Amino acid sequence: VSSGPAVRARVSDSSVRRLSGYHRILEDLERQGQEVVSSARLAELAGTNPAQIRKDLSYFGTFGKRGSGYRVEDLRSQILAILGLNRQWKVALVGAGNLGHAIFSYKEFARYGFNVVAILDIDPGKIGQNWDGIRICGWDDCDALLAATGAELAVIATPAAVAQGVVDRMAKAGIRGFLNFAPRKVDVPPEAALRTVNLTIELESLTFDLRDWGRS
Amino acid sequence: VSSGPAVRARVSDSSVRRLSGYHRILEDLERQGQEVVSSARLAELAGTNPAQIRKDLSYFGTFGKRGSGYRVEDLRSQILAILGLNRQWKVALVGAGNLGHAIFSYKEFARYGFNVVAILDIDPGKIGQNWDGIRICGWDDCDALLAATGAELAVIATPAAVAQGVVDRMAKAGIRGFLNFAPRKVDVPPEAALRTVNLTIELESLTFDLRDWGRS
DNA sequence: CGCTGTGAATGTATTCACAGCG
DNA sequence: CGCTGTGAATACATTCACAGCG
Repeated sequence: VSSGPAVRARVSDSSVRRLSGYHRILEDLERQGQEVVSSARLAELAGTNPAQIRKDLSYFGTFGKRGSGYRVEDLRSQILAILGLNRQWKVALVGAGNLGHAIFSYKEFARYGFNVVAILDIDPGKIGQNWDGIRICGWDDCDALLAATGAELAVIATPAAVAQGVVDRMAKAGIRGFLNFAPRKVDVPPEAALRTVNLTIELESLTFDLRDWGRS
Repeated sequence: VSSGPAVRARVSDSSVRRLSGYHRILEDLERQGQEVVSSARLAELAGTNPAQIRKDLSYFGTFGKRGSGYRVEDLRSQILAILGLNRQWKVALVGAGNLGHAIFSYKEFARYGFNVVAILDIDPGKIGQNWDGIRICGWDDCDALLAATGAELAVIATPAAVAQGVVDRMAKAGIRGFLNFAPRKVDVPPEAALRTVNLTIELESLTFDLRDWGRS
């Protein structure tokens, strides 16, 4: 939004991730017809504390009314803009395996404005198939396909071994944001952004919590 | 391992998650025939700094030799034990949709000893199908199925709206660890562990980094 | 010597606590 | 009054820097 304050301070990554959670809760509240919400109530729903919420929001401006709280609809749309979700994003999906397919079909993505406009794979058995009318293209066509579709983000759902190569080529072709599912550290150029989802790390930190429970 | 020191100090979650990353790197090094590795080299591969590595390891014991470094094979197997991966884990998968299927087929999980022993869904069209010989059962059979298979962990790949109910019932049936993919906060009893993977949060924090880039 | 292991120092994130506005 | 917004205080994580062992 043009009216948003958009302060340019250093904001922690965890803050931003929490904002995303607040947004979802505000959607629920809006659906339930709630008009205002306090930081206390929001904190309860988000599983955090009120100060955390107010601090997170304060990095971006001032959204509440003292004495009453936040207008649900306003706050939600402000957060939407802060997160850069008040527009559509064109996404290229690399890797048309099971994981790629699950991501492609994930309804939540489309709901937040992420549109898969290109699918790439190296498997000749996959190339030429299409998913919901989007043709799976070979890796050779990468640059042309990105240019033609105007993809801005890429989801990497390839084997770990090839992830870095994929990112390098796509970054060179102008992709600015990468969501990497390959369980391997990858580097991106400084002008690009990267998030990694490592599913094995999640399971392994879970078993850490449970290891050697001889007691009840 | 029985010789492991297994110190009982408060260890940060990020430390544990990094350990999981070190483990993967050590596997690679072992495969390449490397016998020893220094914290400096490991840091380089992991994208962190040597002190971080030494500190992370120091929470669990002392694994290196001053002057030379760490024996790759030893360190790897020690970390394996620390993470609780030196045994098999029986996993129940709830939700046989696209995401559930992708998780089920994810080779990395099996490689680390996570075995899906039960699959549950509520869709009558899914119930009775089988994946790799594992029959998809209805939610009504939940308790019996968990008891019969001895599942210890659960992967929640259901819609957000039902996630809490699923977790409640499964926790009551004795599941101690949950990996939740539903984009909703869920609570687990104090004796159970929980990790959440929220795919939309990842994409949304990515677009945050890229929002309003008018400059080049 | 070289590299680990670790207390001490620094840097970040979270929480407190209260001034101030509606 | 009630609840936000925020500087100050606390808690936590990372990095430094060096003593000490192989």
